Amino acid sequence: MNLKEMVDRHQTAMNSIYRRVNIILKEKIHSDITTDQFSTLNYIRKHDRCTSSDIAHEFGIGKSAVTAQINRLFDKELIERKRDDKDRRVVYLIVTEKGIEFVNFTEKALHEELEKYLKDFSQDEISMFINLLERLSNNMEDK
Amino acid sequence: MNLKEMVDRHQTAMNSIYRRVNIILKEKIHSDITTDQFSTLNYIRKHDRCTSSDIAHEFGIGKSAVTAQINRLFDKELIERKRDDKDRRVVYLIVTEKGIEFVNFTEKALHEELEKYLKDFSQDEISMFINLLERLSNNMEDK
DNA sequence: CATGAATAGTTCAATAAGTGAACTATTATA
DNA sequence: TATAATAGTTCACTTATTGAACTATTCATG
Repeated sequence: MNLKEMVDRHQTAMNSIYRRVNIILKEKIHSDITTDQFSTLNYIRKHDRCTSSDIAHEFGIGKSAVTAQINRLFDKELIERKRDDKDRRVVYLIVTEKGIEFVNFTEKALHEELEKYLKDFSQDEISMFINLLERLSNNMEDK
Repeated sequence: MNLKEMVDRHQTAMNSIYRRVNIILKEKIHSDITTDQFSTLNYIRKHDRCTSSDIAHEFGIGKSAVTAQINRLFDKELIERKRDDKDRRVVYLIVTEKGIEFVNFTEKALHEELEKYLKDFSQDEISMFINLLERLSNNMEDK
């Protein structure tokens, strides 16, 4: 198996899995929130008091795109904005109570769904798989 | 490592890799085409004379979304439409000469780019990785 | 074999997500 | 203190998607 073929198969499988997870979130967990919004919300929960710029950098998108997303999450009352008292330019993002409940519920539902597809993998295979995924992810990280 | 954590780490790494490939396609290979359009074009090349419905099913999106994509690829002269002579409802999609050249160029550039990130993986690890990816992808396939 | 159902694809209006340039407000620097 | 840089927003535009309504064609059965 040459590299060309490997990259190709990698891309096909990757795309397929990515799309399928989106579909699960949409259809199985009809959650009034998009996958992108969920990713952003989840990131904020894990990095409480982060800023728009952090998100823009993490996701490799422009700050104006983040503003739009933040607005959508704000309108749904899932996050709050809080200006820094010292540096008044900075706006910290904080997940609300409602937001935390929402993430927990959605994550649980997603786990239960994905669990099904992992049934025939051994513990070792899963560990290996995640290890490889994370190594690739780190290699691709922005410097 | 429990399942919750594994799924979580899997999702984070997966999202990150997916976004990073998009960025590579956009920045390194400034290719006048989006990642989505490239995926569709590539699918048509691999399944010559496929239909809009095939694509809609493969990518899990509605037919009207496919029409819009097909129009964009058509406007760029990368594909052609050909009605079936027997069943006049069906429209076959065919990649043009220009489209084939375009895919070959872009794929080569993408391979060269991704190759960098795979340097420290052994042949065995890559095989294992792709194998696991494809198994997961198959498990998630629509029945 | 005629008509009603199914199928393939398109159009349309709406929403989400992104870009990049221009802007506001604030802080850092020299 | 004037000028740079930084953080975030707004705006106009493009892409991708949805779902309903539509056209055209083929299938199916009564």
